[in-house]
Amino acid sequence: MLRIAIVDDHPIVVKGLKDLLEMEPEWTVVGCFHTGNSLLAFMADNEADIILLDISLPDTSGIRLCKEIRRRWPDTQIVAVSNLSDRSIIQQMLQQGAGAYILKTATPEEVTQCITEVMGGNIFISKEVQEIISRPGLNAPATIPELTKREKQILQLLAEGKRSADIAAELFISPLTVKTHRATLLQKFGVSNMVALVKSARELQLI
Amino acid sequence: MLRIAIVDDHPIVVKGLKDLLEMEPEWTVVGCFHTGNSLLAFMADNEADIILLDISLPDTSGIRLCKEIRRRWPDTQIVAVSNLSDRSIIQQMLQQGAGAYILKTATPEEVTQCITEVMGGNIFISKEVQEIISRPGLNAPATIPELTKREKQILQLLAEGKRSADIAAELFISPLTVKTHRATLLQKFGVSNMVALVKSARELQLI
DNA sequence: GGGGGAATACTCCCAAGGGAGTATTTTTTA
DNA sequence: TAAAAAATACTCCCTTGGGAGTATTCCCCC
Repeated sequence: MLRIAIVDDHPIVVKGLKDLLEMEPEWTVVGCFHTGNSLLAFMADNEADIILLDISLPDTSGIRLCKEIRRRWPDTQIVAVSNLSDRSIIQQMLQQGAGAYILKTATPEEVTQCITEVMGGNIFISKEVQEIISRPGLNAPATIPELTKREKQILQLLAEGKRSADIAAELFISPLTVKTHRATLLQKFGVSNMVALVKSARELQLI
Repeated sequence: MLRIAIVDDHPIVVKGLKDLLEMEPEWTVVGCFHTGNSLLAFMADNEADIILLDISLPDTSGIRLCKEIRRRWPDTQIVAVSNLSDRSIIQQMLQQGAGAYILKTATPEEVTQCITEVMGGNIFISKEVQEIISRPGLNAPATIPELTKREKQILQLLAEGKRSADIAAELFISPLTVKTHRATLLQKFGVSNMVALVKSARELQLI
């Protein structure tokens, strides 16, 4: 019997997936959760072979959760479910050890096929997703810039449309320091103005 | 018998909703669609009492579709389903005649309750949504700025992180003209820099 | 306890953005 | 067809942003 857990904050989606998966005689849904933490609590004293994981959860990022699961239960396979078709996110998930990435627009057939493939040890990438990741140099950056705490903080404020002076006042630092951080951010992202920076950061899910 | 149609581009969500709704003996799902156009085609020679409408569809905006349905079939009630919790979107949908607005995170109970209320002639707004719209002056603007064709076009390019000079070259106009449009955009949105402009435009779903 | 990254702060210089106003041509619409 | 709206282009002036480089202090980790 294949034990499947579902993590998604949309009850309707969970219901749809559960009904679908339990139509297979050899599959059973052992738990449904709408937060990452409740899944972790469940996993503490239960087991699952496959976790269907929505990467846009309210409490913790799907990427972090994926990493955590791989670390603690390396035998459990992860299927990332998402409506995000950003290249970088997909790459990050697969890097973190997800065995599959499917979009929420997937058909029921794709979902079952996906699980079958993943249990067979294969990595399943749906057609739509494949198209996105094999489209080279469109969203470009590929490497995700590593930001310090302060940089993330300032990026956040910049994304809210605040000017350097406002940010300086808010953080009790000199406007010139903000300017420095701003310059490093531009450099790290390889862009040349704030709008492009915020756009890039959004795409990489850093804000 | 209450005839319900579902429009959503996520097959899993559709399946979940359909199963849920058909548990009520007096309700029947007469059609499921994943594009706005296929719904319109169906409505041309069929009838429905209620349409569950996902506002983020691939082919047409939910707001436009809602308007169209209200115009052509004024007796059909519309329930807007969305994962967007932006105030302006909700207001726009309700203005366009949607009888209800629920988030995709709604529980099955909320969905059935919602349909019951709407058929009784009431406007149903779920608790979560209510909180958002009654939170005054947080996302502020309230009035959605009206933009000309050219302004939308330039807003789009600005949102991509391009500078005035690039845009001017792309549209074969003077950089000074771009500057003028840029200034009117700032004025119309009541903001003072590009990042804030793009942020505001995103929230109002204008890009 | 010393090395190294992070955070702070500054310099100079120039390009771009932003505020306010005016004016002409084109297109749309009443 | 005449009036209104939109698109084009410019003026002047000042602020902010962006590029490049340097330097000091702080703090975390080995």
